[in-house]
Amino acid sequence: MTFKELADLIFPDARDISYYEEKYPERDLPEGAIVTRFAPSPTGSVHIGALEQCIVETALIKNKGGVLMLRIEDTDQKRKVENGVKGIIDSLKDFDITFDEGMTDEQTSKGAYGPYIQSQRREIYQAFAKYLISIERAYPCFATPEELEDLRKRQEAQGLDNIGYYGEWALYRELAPEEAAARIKKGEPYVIRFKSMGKPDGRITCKDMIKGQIEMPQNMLDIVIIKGDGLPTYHFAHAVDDHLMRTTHVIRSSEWAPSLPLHLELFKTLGFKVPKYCHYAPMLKLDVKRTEDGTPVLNEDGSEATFKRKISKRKDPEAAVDYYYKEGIPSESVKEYLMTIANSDFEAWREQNPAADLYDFPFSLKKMSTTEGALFDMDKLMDVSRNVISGFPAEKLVDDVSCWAARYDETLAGLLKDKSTAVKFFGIERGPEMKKKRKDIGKWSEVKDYISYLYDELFYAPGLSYDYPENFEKETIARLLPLYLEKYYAVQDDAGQWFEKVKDLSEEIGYAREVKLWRKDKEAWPGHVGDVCMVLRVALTGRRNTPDLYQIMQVMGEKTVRERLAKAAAAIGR
RNA sequence: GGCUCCGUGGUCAAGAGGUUAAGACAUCGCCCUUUCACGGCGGUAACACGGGUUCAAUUCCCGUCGGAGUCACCA
Repeated sequence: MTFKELADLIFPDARDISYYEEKYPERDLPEGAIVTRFAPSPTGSVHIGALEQCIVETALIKNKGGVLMLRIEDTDQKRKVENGVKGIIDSLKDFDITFDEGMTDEQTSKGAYGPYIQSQRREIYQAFAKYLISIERAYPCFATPEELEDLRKRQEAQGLDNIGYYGEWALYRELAPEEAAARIKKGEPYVIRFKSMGKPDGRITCKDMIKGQIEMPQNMLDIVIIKGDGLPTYHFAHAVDDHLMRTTHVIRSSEWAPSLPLHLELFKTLGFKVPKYCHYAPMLKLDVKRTEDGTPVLNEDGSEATFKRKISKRKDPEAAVDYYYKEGIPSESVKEYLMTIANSDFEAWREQNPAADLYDFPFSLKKMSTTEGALFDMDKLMDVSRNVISGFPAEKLVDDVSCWAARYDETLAGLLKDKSTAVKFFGIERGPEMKKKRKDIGKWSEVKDYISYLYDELFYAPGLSYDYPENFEKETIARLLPLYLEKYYAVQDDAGQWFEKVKDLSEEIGYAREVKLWRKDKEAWPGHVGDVCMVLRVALTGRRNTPDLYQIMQVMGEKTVRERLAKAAAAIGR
């Protein structure tokens, strides 16, 4: 029996590979165009590192032209999640990531190089597996999990460096076709393994677009290419899909770098042209070292010992991009932060081009970091976000917050229904035209606390207390507040008039009308106009820190101002 | 343990055989200011260690140490 016949027995219905070569021809694209893909498992959520990859890919496509595909890698049925594809598409849409080709929903897709979901490409993989068997570069393997386990133990006992299924250890590598056929006919379960021709001392080299020249040992392992369920493993699917989809750039996390020798051998023996590989560093997170029972390990100085590790969706909520959405961190902020991680000169560019589209930035793979990976830095993200938000027109800010609040904060959503008040309030020292912008909001979940005092229902909450400055007697405040209302307060005043009147008030109650005057002779007055402002601020807002008081009073309106000052005055007596 | 990659302030990072070793975040101080925020000015803080090569090394080479990734019918 020949291997060709064995191949026919295993995959009787598989087509000749030439069929697929013709069906998926080279793409007719301009020189230098990039064809790349995002290829997640349908788990429903997107990892922050994967988002970074999508941003990098989008930047590349926008810069150089080309195609970005969404391919779903669902060969592991255990990973599958209900509506997982849709979840991924929707998550990415929040960040304005869209695809030229690939899946558009659970079952639908667009593009001429599909199917774009691996479970529907079964016959394609089988055709190429059949081809490999027929040329004696793949074979059925009947090893049981126990046999494999036993194999590994024996290798470990011998102290071997190379553990795995290869060479002499590959139990079924040299099995005669007749024997294999007989076992298959008996119904024995099996997988298809690749027959590697790698040499123990052989080396491979490859140019990575990010890491540069890489040299590694050749692959020796006879890895599984078709699993017991008939679906391919990642490695085989990667070779077949990226060839047939005519991918030019494989952009992936550097956790894949170790399997590069395998992939190169696969491409070579299948006669495929090797794509350009781009391995980027994964995002890391600082974790606390723990002993086996979970207690933190301490350093000599008593602080907790830490270590870096890959940020993981299972352990870290911030690993999934939905987290940022829920926290109310604008997608613009996240994108800017990730772009900064990807190309560190992005920040400088952004300073020069504050209004430009993110993808106008001259992104380059070569500028990506080759180090072990960046620690995720929430402080930095918040700084980026405050900058981004400070440039939002008040109208957009209110719209975005409202949209977020509708889902995550009912109270806040209710407050913002009065849109004109909110727009006026957020317009204070903010907006694209302002030179010096307020940078005090980093995420929408901070907003309620930020604006709560504007609204009576939150302002007059139990526990409201007035924390007046220390250099005022109770009696002075009790006199000041009504005096201001009766003699000085007038809604129609402009900012200048308003402040002059507060100065007059200060003088009348015996405080310095200018801070500078007071500084020159601190004994002459108990305080100054700034302190008087503070009394008004506390009486009106219940807090010591707010944006410009005059403008806040304008937003509140006369009725509220009078009511609050009167109530504050009344509260003093008690 | 094998293999691969990587070690520049607390974090992210530029950088080049000769530099006062950028910048951003964080942190501290001062100024501006009715508070906060913004803005301005300034401070603390780094080339892991040991050998080479060289007139000169943080930069090139080797070693040590440290970190990360990976070694599945998961991707």
